[in-house]
Formats: sequence, C-alpha cells, structure tokens
Amino acid sequence: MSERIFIGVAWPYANGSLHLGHIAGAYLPADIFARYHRLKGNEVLMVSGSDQHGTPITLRAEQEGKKPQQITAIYHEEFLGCWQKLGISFDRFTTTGTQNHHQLAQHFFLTLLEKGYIYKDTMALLYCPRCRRFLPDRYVEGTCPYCHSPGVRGDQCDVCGKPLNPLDLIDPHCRICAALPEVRESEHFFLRLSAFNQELLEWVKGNTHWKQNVLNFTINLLTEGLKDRAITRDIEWGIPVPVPGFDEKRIYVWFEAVIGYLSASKEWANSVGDEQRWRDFWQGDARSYYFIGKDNIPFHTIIWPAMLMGYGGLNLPYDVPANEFLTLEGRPLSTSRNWAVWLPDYLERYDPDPLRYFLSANMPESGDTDFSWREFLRRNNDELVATYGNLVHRVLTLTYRSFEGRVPPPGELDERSKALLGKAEDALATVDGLLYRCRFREAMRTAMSLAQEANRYLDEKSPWKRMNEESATTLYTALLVISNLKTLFYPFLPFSSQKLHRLLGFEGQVEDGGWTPAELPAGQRLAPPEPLFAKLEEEIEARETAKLRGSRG
RNA sequence: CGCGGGAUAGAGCAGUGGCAGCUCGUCGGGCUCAUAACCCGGAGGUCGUUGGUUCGAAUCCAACUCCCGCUACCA
Repeated sequence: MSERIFIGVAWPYANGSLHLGHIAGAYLPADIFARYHRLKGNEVLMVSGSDQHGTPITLRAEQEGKKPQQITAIYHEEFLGCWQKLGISFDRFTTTGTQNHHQLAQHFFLTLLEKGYIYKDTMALLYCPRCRRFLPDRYVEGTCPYCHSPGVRGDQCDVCGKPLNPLDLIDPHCRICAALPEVRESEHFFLRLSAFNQELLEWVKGNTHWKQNVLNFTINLLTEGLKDRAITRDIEWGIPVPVPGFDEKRIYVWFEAVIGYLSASKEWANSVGDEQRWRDFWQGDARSYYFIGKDNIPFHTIIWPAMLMGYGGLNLPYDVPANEFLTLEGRPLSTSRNWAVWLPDYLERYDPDPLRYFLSANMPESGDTDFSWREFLRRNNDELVATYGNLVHRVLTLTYRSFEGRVPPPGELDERSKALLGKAEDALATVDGLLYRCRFREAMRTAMSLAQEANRYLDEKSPWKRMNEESATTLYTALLVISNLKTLFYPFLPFSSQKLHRLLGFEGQVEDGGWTPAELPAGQRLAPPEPLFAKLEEEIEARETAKLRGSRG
C-alpha cells in the first residue's frame, strides 16, 4: 500500500550562494512534498547536488587564483549548511564531481552513442587566440547586427532582445581579454533530440495532471520541433568525453547534470548498504517528481525524458511541478546587481520557519510572487504568531497553570467539541489531498483555518471563566486540535512542529506519528509553555531594505 | 518578432459558466486565557478595455491595452 516517491530537485550551480528565489522555486516545495509523503508512511528518496562544471566556475577560479575545485567545495559546504539550517531534508545531496557521477555520465553517453542517439558533427565556434580557448556565446562581445548597439553579448542582444549567433556580431571581441576571436571548426557530439520529438509529444499530451503552464510550454516547444543539440564543449573543466581523440573536450553540463539524479540515487543506495535499492525509485510503479524553477522546464520535460527514453528501462518524470519566479521588493532577483536576499545571510539572523511560512503562503505556484520585508513581517506577526502561535500559547499556558502541568482528563465531549474534532479530521483529509496534488499554498491556508476554528471554539467555551470539569474537557479538546495542527503544519514548519510535539509532552519525532488524527493520553506531563514563534520588530523592515538598497551594485 | 504568465476591494491573492471569495489592513463591538494577541459584525470591487457566444460570463470566443518573464546552464 505504501507508495514510492522519487523527488529530484534542481541542481544549484556551485558558483554562488543560494537566495530566496531558489528556495521558493524548488527546494521548499520539494521538501514539503517529501515530508508529507514520509509522514504518510510512503517511501521517499529526495536527491540533488551541486553542479560543479562549466565555464563560469573556471573563469571565477582563474580570477581568484584558485582551482575550480576550491570554489565548488566552498559553495557545496555552504549549501549543505543551508539545507540543515532551513530543514531541507535531502536523503542525498551530492555533487557532479564524484567519481560515481563521472562514470555514470560517461556510461550514459556511451549507451546513447551506441544506440545512435548521439552523433558526431562539426561546428564553427569562436576561438580566442590570446586566452587560447573557445569562447562560450556569452563571453563574446560586439555590436548587434540588427540594432547596431555596441557592447552586446554573443547570446542575445540586451537592447533589441534578439537572440544572436556570436559569429554574426560586428566587431567581435573576447569579453575576457578583448582580443579579436577567430572562427575555428570544431568536432562535437550532438544529441539527436529530433528522434524523440513525436514520442515526447505523445507522452506529454498524456500527462494531463501537469500544471497548465508546464504543459503548454512543453507542448509548444515540441510542436515547433526539436533541434539536435551539441552536448560537448571545448573546455577543460568537466567530465571527459569517453571517446578517443576527444581528450580536449568535455561533456556539456546540461547533458551531464540531469544524469546526477540517477547518480545521486545510486550513491544513496550505496550509503544504505544496498547498492541495488535505487531501482525501487526508478523502476516499476515508483513515481518521480522534479521540483524546479520555470527556467528549467525544457530540461526536465524534454531533454531529460528524451535521454531516459534513449537509455531505456528507467521511469520518465511523473510530474514536473515547476514554479514561477519570486521577485524581491517588486523587482526580479539579480545576482550580478546583488539584488537578492541571500540564504546564509538570512539564516544567520532569523529562524527558518518564518521564512518557510512566508514562502509557502506566497509560493509562486501559478504566477510570479513577491518577497518584501514588509510582507514578511506582516505574515509572521499578523498570521503565524497571531493565529497559530497564539492559539498554541493560550491553550498551553492555561492548561499548564490550571491542571498542574498535565493533560486534563476529559469528561464526555459535547456536540461543539465533537464538531471541532471532526473539523480537525476533515482538515487532515483536505490537506492530504492538496499536498498530494502539490497545491501548497491552499494546503497551508486550510491548516491555518483550523487554527482559526480552534480560536473561535475557545472564545465560545471561555474555559478561563471557571475551572471545572467542562473546562478540562474543553482544554483537552483544544490540546488535541493543536496536536493535529502540529501534524498538518509539519511539512511546512518542521522545527515548530517538533517543538510543539515536545511542549505537548511527547518524546521522539513528529514523523513517527504519521498522518493520522492525534491521540493524547490524559495525565501526560506537559513541558513548561513557551511561545512557538517570536514576533519580529517593525524596525527590521527599515534595516533590511536599507541594507538591500545599499548593497545594490 | 515569437512564446509563456498576469491584470479581481487599500495591499497580497483564490476563484474556469449559475446570487463575487480569502488573508491582512480599516471601522465598530465583544473577550481578557494568550506574544496589545483572540472572537463577532460593518464598510469597501461596474472582476484591465471593447465586442461576441449563452437563459446566465470574472469564468468561453475575438480584438485591444498595460505589466512581468522566457527564447534553451541564473529556481
């Protein structure tokens, strides 16, 4: 009866810190989904890893006089720290730098080559004689051939918006050393995407449970027709092409990184001492979900499925619930302009759950959404603290004081109390259904309305007026409801749920209780009450926005 | 140019054919157990524009306006 759920999450590029956009787009929804399924008693494997290869890391390493490995190691460590502090519960977070991944990527490459899905061809590229390297499109600068704006990049003109071929630039020069690049022929391998066009289209059209935007976007690309893409590059940092005579070339990151989902799964299997166990999540009736941002859609709905079709014997994605983007104070996040709230910075100064709450309530599920410090404070102070935190606190303090720190023994439940407990069970069922379908915002809203319902119940019952048997029953009922809230909020707010678990006098982990109606032994000793969440001072808004604008480059 | 998303109360959003909803804010009241928190009630919207389909449209169709993003390694 238990289901097997594979969760792949976008691979962060190990060239910079994580910011709130990454979290809202991919990591938080993935983690909510994973925690929910684990609570349901399903088997979950959630993996990702640092993407270590590619030109930007090479250049950065050169600028800083380091080796690429040093750069990626720093950020990989930082990522691991962030997952821990934010509670992103990966079963395995590896890197594309492992020997296992190199071998698997090469094996994958060779398999597709043998099957004729990869072929050799020649292409013309720009080569910088001074840097002695081939230049990726965006490392060539020149004048736009369409609008004649100077200083545009080789991949796209920022002024007129046209996509460019760097060979068409007027007066091209190397962005690194300003030398005049020359055109050189280079032999590369191409992925025969065109061969999968029809099969992909039929498969995608059958995936009616996908989000509208993901489905439409993918179908459009497939209808326009796929072009074969080069999957090797003339660079030195990356996975070697496993073919004689190609020693100078590397596998292109977009081909290699997605294979990481499989290599991470195999590394996980080895780590649990059963090297075949990855198959549980990649074959048979296991379902795979890929949590990514919208920019990553083609890689997960077209390229990776095509690679899997070509390779054979592995499950295609069941769902790719891609999110839209998060903006910051109304403007797109921008690493280069330093317009971002960086995760390590946030986690140094604030708790994880308020952020998880905000981003869950405000998740860009169907359209772009905005993070602003004002809204963050409002959500924390006026919703999380006021409704849920305060409910918990008022119930716990009243009970603790009136019943000697123990769960009071209830009398017979009246209709009102039964109705409230009924609503708690309804909420469990509703949130279950919503989370199953990746409707995170609505799921959390539903949990919150149970907290409101419980506040209403307390007001009607007013157990503080006189402490008698009826108020014992009332508080018992209220304790039961907040114990259910602990479960309902656990996927979103794992740290607070665990804390509430402890405050209610339980040992062990929330996860052990499963997605089931709470039970509470009368007489159980409660922990001394303390607030579940802290209110945040209004000054934070001014301080943080000033900091943001000040850091803007 | 092409493609995608969006335009609904002061703010942020949900709602894909049947009397326009939610959270916050605001105004009034109640409560006093609780982190000035909680509960109740009110005010507030010609659902971007124009035209069409329909007994009936925020919801379907057409055209248009404005905003955001993407165009294949920024979630």
